[in-house]
Amino acid sequence: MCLGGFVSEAKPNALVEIERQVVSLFADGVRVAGLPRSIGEIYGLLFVSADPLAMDDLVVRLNISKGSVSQGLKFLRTLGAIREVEGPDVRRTYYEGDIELKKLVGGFIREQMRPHMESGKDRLKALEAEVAKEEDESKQAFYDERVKKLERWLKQAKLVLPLIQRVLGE
Amino acid sequence: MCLGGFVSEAKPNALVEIERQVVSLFADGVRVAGLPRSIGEIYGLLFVSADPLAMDDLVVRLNISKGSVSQGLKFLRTLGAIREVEGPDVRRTYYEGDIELKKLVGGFIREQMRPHMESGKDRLKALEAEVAKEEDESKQAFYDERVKKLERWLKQAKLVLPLIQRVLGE
DNA sequence: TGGACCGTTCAATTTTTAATGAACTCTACG
DNA sequence: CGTAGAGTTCATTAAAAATTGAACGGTCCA
Repeated sequence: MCLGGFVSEAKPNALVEIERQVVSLFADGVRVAGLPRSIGEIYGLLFVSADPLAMDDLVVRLNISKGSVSQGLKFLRTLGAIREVEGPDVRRTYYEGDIELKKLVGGFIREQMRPHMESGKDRLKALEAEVAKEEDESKQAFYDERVKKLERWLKQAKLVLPLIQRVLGE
Repeated sequence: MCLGGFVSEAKPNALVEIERQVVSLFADGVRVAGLPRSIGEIYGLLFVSADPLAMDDLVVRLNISKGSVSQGLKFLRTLGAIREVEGPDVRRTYYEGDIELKKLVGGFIREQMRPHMESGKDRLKALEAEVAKEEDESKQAFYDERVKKLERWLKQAKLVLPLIQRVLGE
């Protein structure tokens, strides 16, 4: 009896409860930053793992595809949220999570926010040019005021970002 | 000739170029905050309009459905990003954009970020409980350290949010 | 040189999210 | 009351985003 039964037939690599919770916490967490769930899962598992993991570990343990993991790792690498390290198998690349909040936020600001702000600056330039063409004087005055307001916003944002980084920086 | 022709048959309510650019700027802009395009469009048009607009104006000029506009206005209201004001037609509700960055960011933090952080706090509590159950002592020590790290993150976030608001507050 | 294996890429697919529009409520007015 | 118009709701549909997986490129070693 019980031959081939399913009771307590645990998958060898399944996440333990603590890991499950941390992975899920990060999976939800990254969504406020508009990032895909899988990226949170990958970072979460690295965060909660004492030993470095290779791509294949992530594929098996999180049960997501090789493609997703590859892309997720690429993204986390550009953010500086993970580190490549040596591991048991020399053929593989192993990863560790970088657990400094400063690093994560810094990477996110650099890779995701700065570019938007740069393009915003250009678009404001274009807007200014458009406002200059406006014939109706009172309309022009109004538009001009609004564009000025936007420019002030951008300046404030530029001021806030480094401030955030400084506060996280100790 | 030219009776019923299409040349320069401009839609009476089409956006002018400046409006188009501002609407598009906000439509893209809100995406970094993970909000739907339509919300950016609505706020954008209110931002760039000298006079208050009613729902129907937004439906016609942005060419989006009544349902979307209704939901978008509801969201912007809870954020405090727009104001109800009087207008020509007493039967309708007119809206103006609130153009203080402080207000927008404050509303976003209050409505979108705080709730996440609250639930995060609860989940960390649950994690702590789970770690307490861990039998292996060295594993427990490791998990404990990580959970402590997460708690520190949360505290740092709580520190940063009011700071942001203060910097935008003048 | 060849084949085993790690990792990447990207077109196809699935899943998630946003937008639509018909049905509804509510109010004001005759 | 009854109807007309403003505004909301929500099931359906459409659009966007994430995920998959098969094909590919590179490298190491026999």
